[in-house]
Amino acid sequence: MAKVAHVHVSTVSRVLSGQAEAGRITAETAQRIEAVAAELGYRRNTVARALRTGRTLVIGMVVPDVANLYQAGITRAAGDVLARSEYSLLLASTDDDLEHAQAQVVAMLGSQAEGLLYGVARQDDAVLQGLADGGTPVVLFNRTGQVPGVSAVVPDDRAGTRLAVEHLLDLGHRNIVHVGGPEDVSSSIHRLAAFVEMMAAADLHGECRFAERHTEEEGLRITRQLLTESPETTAVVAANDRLALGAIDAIEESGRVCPDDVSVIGFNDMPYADRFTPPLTTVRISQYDLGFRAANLLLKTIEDRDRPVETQLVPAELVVRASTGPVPPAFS
Amino acid sequence: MAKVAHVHVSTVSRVLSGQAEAGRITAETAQRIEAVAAELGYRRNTVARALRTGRTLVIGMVVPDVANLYQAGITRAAGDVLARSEYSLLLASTDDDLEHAQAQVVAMLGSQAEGLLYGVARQDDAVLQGLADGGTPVVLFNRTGQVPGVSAVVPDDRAGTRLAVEHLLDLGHRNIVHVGGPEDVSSSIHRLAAFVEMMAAADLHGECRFAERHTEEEGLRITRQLLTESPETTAVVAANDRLALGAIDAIEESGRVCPDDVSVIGFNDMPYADRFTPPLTTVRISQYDLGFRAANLLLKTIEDRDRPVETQLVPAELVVRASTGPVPPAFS
DNA sequence: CTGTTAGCGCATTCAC
DNA sequence: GTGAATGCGCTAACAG
Repeated sequence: MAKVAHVHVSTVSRVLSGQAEAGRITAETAQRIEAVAAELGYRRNTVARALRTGRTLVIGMVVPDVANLYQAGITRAAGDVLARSEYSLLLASTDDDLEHAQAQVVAMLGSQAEGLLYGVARQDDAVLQGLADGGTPVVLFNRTGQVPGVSAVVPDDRAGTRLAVEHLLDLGHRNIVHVGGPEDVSSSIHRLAAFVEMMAAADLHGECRFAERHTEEEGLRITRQLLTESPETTAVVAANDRLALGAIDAIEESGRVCPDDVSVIGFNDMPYADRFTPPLTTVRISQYDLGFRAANLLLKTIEDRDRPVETQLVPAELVVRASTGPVPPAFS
Repeated sequence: MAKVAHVHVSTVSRVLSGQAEAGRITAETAQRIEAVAAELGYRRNTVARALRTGRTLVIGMVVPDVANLYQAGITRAAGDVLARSEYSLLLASTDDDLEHAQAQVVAMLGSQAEGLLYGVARQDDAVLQGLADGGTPVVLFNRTGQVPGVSAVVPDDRAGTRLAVEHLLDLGHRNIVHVGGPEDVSSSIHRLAAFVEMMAAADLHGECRFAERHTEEEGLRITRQLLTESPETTAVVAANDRLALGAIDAIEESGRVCPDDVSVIGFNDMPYADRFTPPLTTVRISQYDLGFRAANLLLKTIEDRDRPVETQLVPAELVVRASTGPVPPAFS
C-alpha cells in the first residue's frame, strides 16, 4: 500500500486515521493515498491497531440465550447503540450455565474487550466477582449481582410485581399463588419479595413456588402440581411470561379455563404476548429501553472509569389483556 | 508475568499455548508458570497473538435483525457451533439496510474475521460482491445471492411452498393468493416461483402481491387491499409467518374469520406459532439446523479454502394447525 | 530444555 | 510536510 503510493507507511497511517490536517499532509498527497487505498481495497488492520493503541472498540455481551425473545430485543438495542459509536459486538450465549459463562468471559477478556454487558448474573456469581476484580468496565443488565462496584440496568421488579398483584386484588382474587423464577437470580428475588409484601399487606396468605428455569416447561410442571395441591387457587402471578404460558397450559390441561377459572399474569411483555391464546396480561418492561440504557451506561463508564456506580431501574407498566379476569363467583 | 516466574516470555508462551510437551519444557517449570499465571490472573493477549499468527478465531455474522424470532434461533445455533470450536462471534444487525451492512462488513473485515456468515443477501448485492472478491470465506444463510463462488445454506423454499399450496388445494381452495416478500430476496423469488408453478399446474390463476418487508404491518397492509380488490379470495399463502400474522389481522379486521372464511398459511414455523390465535398452519424450517449447518460449512471452508462451493437445502415440512381449513361452502 | 531474535501492522515521537 | 525509528505482546525459527 505505502509502496504503491510512493510514501512512507506513517504517512498512510496519518491520512487514513484522519490526521491529515493536524499532520499537515499536502492535500495532494492525502488524495493520492486515499485513491490508492480505495483502488486496492486496502483497510487498516484493526488487530494491529488495537495492539498498538490499546483500544479494540469491542464490547462483549453475555446473554443466557440469544434465541430468547425478550433478550433478543435487549441485544438488538445494545447492538444499535454500540454500532453508532463504532463499537463491535462480541456476543456469547451461555445457556445460563456458569461454566459456559466463565469460558466466554475469559475469551472476551483475552480479546481485550473494552467493556462487558453481563446478563447472566447470579446471586453468588464467581465469574462476576472475578470480572469486577479485573478492572474491565462491566454493566449488568436484567439481573443485578451481589458484587459491589458494578453498575446495572434492571427492570423495576418490585413496582412491576406490585402492579400485578394489585390488578388481581382489584379483580377480587384472594387465593393468589406466585410462580417464581430461579432463587439465585435477583429479579426472581425482588419479584418474590414484592409479592409476599403485597399479600401480607392485604392480609392474605401468598403461596410461592419456584421454577428452576424460565421456561414454559417449568411453568407447566409447577402449575400442574399447584392445581392438584391447592385447587382453590384462582390466580397465578408468574415471574415471567414464559412461566405464565406454561401455567396457562397446565390450567387448560386440567380442564379449567383461563381466565374464567384461573387468571394468569406474566412479566416482561415479550413480543407477541398480545397474540397468544389468550392474549397475556403482563407487566411490560421495555426491552429496547433496557438494552439502550445498559449499552450507553457501559460506554460512559469506559470513557470515565471513575464514574460512580449506579443501578438504573427500567419502569414497569401493567398491560391488561385477556389472561386475567374477575374471580369466579364460587370464590368471591 | 515472565519476570515473576523467572523465565523468558517465550517459555511462558510455550507453556500457555500447550506446547509444553513438544517444546520439552520441564514439568516443574511448566507448573511454576501455570501457578504464577493463575495467581496473577494472567491471560494471553488475543490481539497480539492474532497479529502474530494471523488467526483471530473470530467469525462475523450479519443478520437483518437479531430481535427477529426466526433468525434468533439461527444465531443461537451458529453461536453454539462456533463456541465449541473456540471461535468468537462478532454479531451485527443491519435492519436489512444495505448501508449498515456495508459498514458492518467493512468493520468485520478490518477486524480480520476469519469468515463471515451473511444473512442479508439481496439479488444484486454490491456488498456481497465485494465480499466474494475479497478472499474471506463467506457462507450465506437464509438467502442466496447472485454471486458465484459463495456457498449457502437456505430453506428448501420451493418444496415448502409446494407443500403449502397442495395443502390448500386439498382443502378445496381455488382462489388462492400469494403474499410474497421483497422481490430481490432469493427466498421470496423461489417461493413465488413455486407458487406460480403449482397454481398453473392446477389450472388456476394465482394472484401475487408483494411486501416490502417481512413484517406484520406489511402483511396487514397488503391483505387489507387484497380483501377489498379480490373479495373472492379464500386462502392466502404468505411468504413467511410474520406476513401471515398480518394477513390474519386484516381478515379479522374486515369482519371475516380465519380459517372459516379465509385460510392463511405461513412459512418458517417461528417460535410460538403454535400459540397464536389461531395457531398458525405453516411450513416448518428448522432454524437450529440451518444455523448449525451454515456455521459448520463456514468452518470447513476456512479449513479448506479450495473446498467446492455448495448450496445446502434445509428440508421443509408442513405443520397443519388451525389457520387453515376447508374452503367455505359458498366457494366450493 | 530454554533463551535469543525477529517481525506481525500499525500509531506515535522525533528528526529534518 | 514527510520519513525514520520504536514498540505494543506475542509466537516461531533458530541457537545453544
